[in-house]
Amino acid sequence: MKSYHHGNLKEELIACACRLCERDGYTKLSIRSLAKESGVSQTAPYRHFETKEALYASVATNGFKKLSKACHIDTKKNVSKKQLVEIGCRYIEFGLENANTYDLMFGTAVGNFADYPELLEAANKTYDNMRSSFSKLANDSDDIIAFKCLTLWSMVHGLVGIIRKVHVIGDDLEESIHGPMSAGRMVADNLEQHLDKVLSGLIQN
Amino acid sequence: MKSYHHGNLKEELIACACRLCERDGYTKLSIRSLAKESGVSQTAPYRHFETKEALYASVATNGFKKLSKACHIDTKKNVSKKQLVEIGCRYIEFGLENANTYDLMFGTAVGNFADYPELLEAANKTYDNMRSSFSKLANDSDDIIAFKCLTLWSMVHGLVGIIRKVHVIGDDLEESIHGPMSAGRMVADNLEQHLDKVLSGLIQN
DNA sequence: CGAAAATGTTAGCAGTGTCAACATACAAAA
DNA sequence: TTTTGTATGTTGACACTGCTAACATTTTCG
Repeated sequence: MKSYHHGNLKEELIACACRLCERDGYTKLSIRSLAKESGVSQTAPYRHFETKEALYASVATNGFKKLSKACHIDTKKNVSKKQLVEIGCRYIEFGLENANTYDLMFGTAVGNFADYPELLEAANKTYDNMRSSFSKLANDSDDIIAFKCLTLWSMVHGLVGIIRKVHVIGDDLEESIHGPMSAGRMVADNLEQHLDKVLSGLIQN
Repeated sequence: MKSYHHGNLKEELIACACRLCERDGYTKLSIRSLAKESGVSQTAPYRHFETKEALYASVATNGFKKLSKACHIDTKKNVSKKQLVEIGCRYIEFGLENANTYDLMFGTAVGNFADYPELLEAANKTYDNMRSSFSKLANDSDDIIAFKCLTLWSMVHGLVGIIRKVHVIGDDLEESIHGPMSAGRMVADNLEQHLDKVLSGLIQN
């Protein structure tokens, strides 16, 4: 005897959506299939999400929280270059291991973060965390900190995109030793060393 | 008296698709609306594109050709750091000015480039061009060239993504001086200077 | 208790990608 | 030139989608 009211539908829908988005990519997700998966009528999700974009926003919010956690380092007072590199590595690993969710977080599926306060907060917190780590690296001005932070973020964000694409572009170019693929593999196979090399110009100590 | 056969449908569809994709984003594009726009029946496009993905691939191919052209520098024998920075700037400008097409080129809408030989070729040529420029910068080994090339590409690719996102995330945070937005603006407003600063560690001369 | 709000259901609209079956035009072989 | 195959375009249909309106049930609370 199942009750008319589900009782916990919203959270179940989000959890389910996160799972399906990551498994099949967010384009494959439909509200109807989601409803069926949760054993509820087709339009029940609309009581909890005004639009599909709002559902996407919840999945993205979840992603940013996970990313924040993955990139958080236990910081006493000082932060070393090595720790910054570590943050970058964790970021990239998250991007590669949660590729489909990552697309949702940084793609255009969710148009304006300001429409979803929780998402906005989660996204900004991710940035603030990184910024906070940089502020403990050296006695830099705010501008310098912002510059370094944005540079690291761009670098790791770019690497996630390129490494993924390089495999898509180059999967049949195994024999071409110096094509984009080998370069992408070079990076992916030794993230830490690569990032250290790249960031050496940016970070001193 | 219009003839039964269109005569030039495929090219018109591609041109139309490129326009609409860039204007509204590729998610808004439908084969049916495209057909209507070209004054042809709903399923006529299927005589020229097996699937919607194949149509996307054509648009993306077009994008890579444009990107290649935008990033091409007239190269005698030597290439200076300044020219590499210029390439980076042109890349970023392309990414920002053709944002929707850029999504198609680097997103997941086209699954496997190997399924679309023209796309594969256009994408690889973009990389090869950049690589060729780097090979004329210094007397580096192939590995070093690949490293530098991938690093630049990742950097500019990352900047495109972050600059775009930063506006989406931060549009209502004008007053918060040191949030991600101001950093993004800093970069966008002076691309060349920023890139020069970032690449100084990577490139000497 | 009773009203109001929250939550769930059913029916339906307009739009989508894709396919099968058919129609027409063109190009090469007879 | 006629025939015949192939390329191209059309019609109709299926299953699916996001979303809305109207209605049903349950919970909350004055």
